Amino acid sequence: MKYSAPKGMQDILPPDIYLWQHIESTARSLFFRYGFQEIKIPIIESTDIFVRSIGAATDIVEKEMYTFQDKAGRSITLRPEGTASAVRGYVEHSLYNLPSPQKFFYSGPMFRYERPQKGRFRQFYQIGVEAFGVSQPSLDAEVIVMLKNILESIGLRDLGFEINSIGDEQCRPNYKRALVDFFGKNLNELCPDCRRRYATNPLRILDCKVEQCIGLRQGAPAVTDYLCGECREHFDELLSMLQSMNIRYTLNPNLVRGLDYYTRTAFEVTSGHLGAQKAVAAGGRYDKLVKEFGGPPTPALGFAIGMERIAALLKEIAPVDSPAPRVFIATLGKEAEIEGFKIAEDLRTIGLWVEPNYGGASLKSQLRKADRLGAEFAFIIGENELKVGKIQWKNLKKGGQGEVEINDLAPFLRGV
RNA sequence: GUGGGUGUAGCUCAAUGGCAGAGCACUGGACUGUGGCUCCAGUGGUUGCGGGUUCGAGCCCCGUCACCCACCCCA
Repeated sequence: MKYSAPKGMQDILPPDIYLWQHIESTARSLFFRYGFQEIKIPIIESTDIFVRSIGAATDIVEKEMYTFQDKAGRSITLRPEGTASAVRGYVEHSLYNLPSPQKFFYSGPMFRYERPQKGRFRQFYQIGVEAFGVSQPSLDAEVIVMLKNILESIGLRDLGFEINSIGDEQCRPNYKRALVDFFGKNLNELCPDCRRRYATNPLRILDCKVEQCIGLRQGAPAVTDYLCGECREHFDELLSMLQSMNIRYTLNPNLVRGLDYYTRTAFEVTSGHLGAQKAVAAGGRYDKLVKEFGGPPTPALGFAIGMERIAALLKEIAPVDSPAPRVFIATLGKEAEIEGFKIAEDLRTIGLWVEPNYGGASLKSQLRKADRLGAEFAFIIGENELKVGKIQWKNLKKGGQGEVEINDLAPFLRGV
């Protein structure tokens, strides 16, 4: 094989593409009801956009970005996520002058230079939402409920909703300090990765998978015990709203976010039916980011859904039907083929998928093809039919055959 | 970036170091202009690539590439 798609990138072909369309159209229909409007954002941005928002010390920025120079020497990066662009656009177009909240969604590919594995790709697709301008927990609750409804409408079940609050710039430093104090006592017993995390991002020690580290974090301080008054209140209100709406969730004090811009609410939806990459959607608040981009202080939050992972789950549980032609027109001879094309055009004007015969094949093989395509009807046109101005119809799904005037095909199809 | 696994027909997979095969799929026929079921036939391969060992390599060795899984990180 001479050519293949770049490492970690894949073609999405029929029939899988219908899973994707089902996911996206379901999400769109729910976005509409919740007032989330679509935006299109660039697939590349100035590298600085991502460094500033995601954080210079994160793995994404340090090791995983597709960064290059354009012809004018500017440093450009293929977006590794969507929030930075959305915030940049929000500020660039002064959308904070519009009534709050402003609620948006976008859909498209993201790029990270990682080693591929199950559920992880270098080009991966997300549907993301961002909501700006409301700090009240009711917005958090609405977004989380919408996410739940989207996933359930898509047809997914058995998902775990995990939620946490990671505080803000007031309280998180205190918590970090407490964590450093705690793990500092047993620093030598932590795994090498965690000793590194101890220095770079101590919160990450909390979701280490090494047995030894899991043991060592027994009794570690919980972030929720260190929340300042405002963060505490925000979190409590959110939880009680979720409870009153009967949303089942799990408090996970070890749920931390990798990106620097997150504040307060962090949430994640996971599935036990995927591999190690089990998060199907994740999000949280980022109340400081708009200001960071030069806008007025504007609270915001969002989430992103991982398309490949959702599609993988959906494929297991509920295969999505591929569309099939309503009619296959089998023809015998040149004259009939031309008549077949004319009939196909007529029926297409009333919105039907009609497949013609492209010449040559025996009737038998044409009917076999019609069957394989999943066509509901086969129309047969040969010399006899041309003579009398009728076609033979054959119902490939239910059986049965008959003839009908060529001029009456549209009413015929409407009647069955 | 680290570790492990796997590379043979479009797909799923066989083949003790000794003639590269099966099932499915595809095309055609049995059935002159009637799908599915059955039967028959046919198309399809530099065994990922490059070296080496050997009388002889799909198989053993070295290298390389790709894919898969996990770590890391993350949707």
